[in-house]
Amino acid sequence: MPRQSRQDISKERKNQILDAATTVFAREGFHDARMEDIADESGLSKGALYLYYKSKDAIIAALLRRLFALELRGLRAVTEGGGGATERLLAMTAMFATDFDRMAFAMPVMLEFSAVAARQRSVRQYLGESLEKYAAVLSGLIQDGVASGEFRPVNVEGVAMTLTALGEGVVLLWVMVPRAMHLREQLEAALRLVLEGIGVR
Amino acid sequence: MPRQSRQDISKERKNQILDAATTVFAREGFHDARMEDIADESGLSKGALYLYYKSKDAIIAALLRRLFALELRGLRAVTEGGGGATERLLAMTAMFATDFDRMAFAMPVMLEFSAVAARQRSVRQYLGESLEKYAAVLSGLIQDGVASGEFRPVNVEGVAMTLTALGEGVVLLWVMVPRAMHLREQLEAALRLVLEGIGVR
Amino acid sequence: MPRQSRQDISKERKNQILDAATTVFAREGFHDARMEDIADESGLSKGALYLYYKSKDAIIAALLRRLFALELRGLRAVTEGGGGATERLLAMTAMFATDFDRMAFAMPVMLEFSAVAARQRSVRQYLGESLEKYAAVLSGLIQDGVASGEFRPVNVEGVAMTLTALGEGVVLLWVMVPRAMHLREQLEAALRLVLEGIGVR
Amino acid sequence: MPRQSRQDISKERKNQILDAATTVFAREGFHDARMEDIADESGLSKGALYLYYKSKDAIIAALLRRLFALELRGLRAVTEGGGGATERLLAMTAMFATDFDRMAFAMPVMLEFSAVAARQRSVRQYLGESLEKYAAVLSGLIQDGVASGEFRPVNVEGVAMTLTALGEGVVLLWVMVPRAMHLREQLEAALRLVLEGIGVR
DNA sequence: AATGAATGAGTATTCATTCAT
DNA sequence: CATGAATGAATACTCATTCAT
Repeated sequence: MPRQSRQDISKERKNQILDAATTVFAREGFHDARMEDIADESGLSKGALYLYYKSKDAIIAALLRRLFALELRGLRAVTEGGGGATERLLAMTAMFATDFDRMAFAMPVMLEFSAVAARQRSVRQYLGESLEKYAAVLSGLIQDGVASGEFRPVNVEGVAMTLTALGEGVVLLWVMVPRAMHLREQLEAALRLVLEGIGVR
Repeated sequence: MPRQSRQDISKERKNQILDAATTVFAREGFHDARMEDIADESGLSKGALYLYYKSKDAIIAALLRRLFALELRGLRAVTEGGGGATERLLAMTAMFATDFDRMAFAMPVMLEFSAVAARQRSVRQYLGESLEKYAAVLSGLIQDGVASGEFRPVNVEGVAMTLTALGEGVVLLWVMVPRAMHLREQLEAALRLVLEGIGVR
Repeated sequence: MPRQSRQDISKERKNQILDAATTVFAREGFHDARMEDIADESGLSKGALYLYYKSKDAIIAALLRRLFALELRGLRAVTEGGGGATERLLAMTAMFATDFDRMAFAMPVMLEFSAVAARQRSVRQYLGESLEKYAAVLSGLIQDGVASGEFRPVNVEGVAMTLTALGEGVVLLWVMVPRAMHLREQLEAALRLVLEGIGVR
Repeated sequence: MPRQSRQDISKERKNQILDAATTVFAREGFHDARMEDIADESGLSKGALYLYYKSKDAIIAALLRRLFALELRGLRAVTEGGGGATERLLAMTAMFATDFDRMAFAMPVMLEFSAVAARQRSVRQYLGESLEKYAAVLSGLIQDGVASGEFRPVNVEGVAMTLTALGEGVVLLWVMVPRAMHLREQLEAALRLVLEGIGVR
């Protein structure tokens, strides 16, 4: 029976900390969250946090990476799936909706990262790249659709940007007006609207 | 020549303070901005801030109201303008783009409000209502288009929501990836895509 | 009809201020009372206070003098009254009780001066002298009583001190346990007890 | 040899803080004393104060309790002592004098509590109860004296109040006119005067 | 004389971080 | 590795005082 290596324990502790940090940050915001809150939530001691992360900022930075790395997985899986472009876009949207539903509790943290991004180049760059990866995946799918004759010969990059924006925007509305919005339905409706626009008549 | 009344001075000071606060909050974020920074930026003294606002939070609350009240003006003007629905949607988009271009420096503050909204009911409610007003204006325009036969008989509310999301999303992308985005062009392209989707063939 | 001289107005204003200060200090204490509170209570403006007193401390100092000067009047009147020593002591006690009853609202201020006296030589000296004046008046009366054979040949100074302490102590108890104490009755009872002790049998 | 338990350390720290607070409050008064002064005086850091007391007010409240709890010890011990009522009253007075001599440095703080009591019900209540306990002890002793025929059948409660007031008053005079007063002698002289008054002839 | 807007020194409190155990 | 007591830098806010009007 293999024991946990030092590495494994460290990794486990770090995840424990980031999980706790997500919960606390979502509730209190980056600043109002106290290291002690994170310690309590994680079941570790205040001192222990510093064994795994150099500072509060280091936790935030690590969380940024973990949070926005996760989301890409779904996209990648879909890209490699079969079916027509429309079908794959719909599947991607469904996955997107599922991911965000699961991550709903972390939305305040994601939005706070957006806010920080607006004033810190490094964070902005990181998030910008993340968005561009999304857009790139979408570009690929749309390009496929154009190539296969499913879609009209549109400005592929532009449409990809529009769809990316749409995704972000719908999520934002979902957070802001949760009662009036079904994330999945709204996302699919929005996508279909655009598909109508780019579809062959 | 009438001198400034007490009222006028108070109003002027409050605007002075909110202007300074916007600049400082955009640079430092709500928390890291110090009252002294706002005082310096406004040309007033620290104590004077408290003559006009009870606390830092009161400044933030006043800023919330001022920031999101401004944006509605453009929309209202357009609603009452003449022309077809498509034409008016395009005009509205142009105005939207102009407003945001002018308010570019305040974008970090607006995004921070979004982040706060995600964890504070009162702010969320306020922003949610603001978004719903946008959506309502859009609903009206789309309804007009459907009535006039310009658009197909679509789910008016749904399309309005989609357009609202699109606007928010494009702005978000614009902030995150400013180099790759021309706000005005991207907004118009996105709108046209949807118009294609709902247009009569 | 004689107009008020500049002097009179100034004196009137100063009394207005000290009256207001007494009320406010009694309610809030020297420190928590704000100059603005005193201004409001006096019906003057904040700036006006500074026309008549150089500072908050100057108001407190003036109040100290006015407050402890007042109390001596009664004593003096009695000293010069007729009757035996016992009779005059009883009369003095009655007057003392009347004075304090009238000044009840100012008791918190008087006690605060005692507290300040305990750590500030100048105030301590002032109050000490005030107490010694009381004691001196009492000494005179007791001496009279001894001379007239009303009292036994006691340590006049010591008895005067005891009576002074008794007065102060009864007032203190009266403030602390107002329900259980009738100032006048308690004072008289205490005095009679001592008179028993020093009286000729 | 058992080490200090967490409890012990906490208790020690709290005493450390109250000791320092007493010294600093006596010198500066409650308001002018800065938390930093107390920290310096206690040898702890400013932050440490807050580990043991929630606020400056909490320190003051704790000090109130400690200061006026201490005084009762002597009284209780005497009550249970043997001897006649006169003898025990004299012993009690001696102990009272000794206690106050030892606590001389804290007198300004005690007087400040009296001043606060005059305007704050909660403090007034606490001090009032403390005084009533003194008076109750005295009542017991006097009652004993009356029962044993040592004293005349006097108004026991009234005499107890008088003696309590006498104690308070003598202490007040002692603070105000320290040079002219020997606390112990003056207290004993005052007590003897009253004893003469209530004694059987 | 009078006003009250403006100033800015002063301080209680919080909390990220350290480190002795 | 782990703990949590201790530290002290940082800052919102108050209010006595000033002074232009």
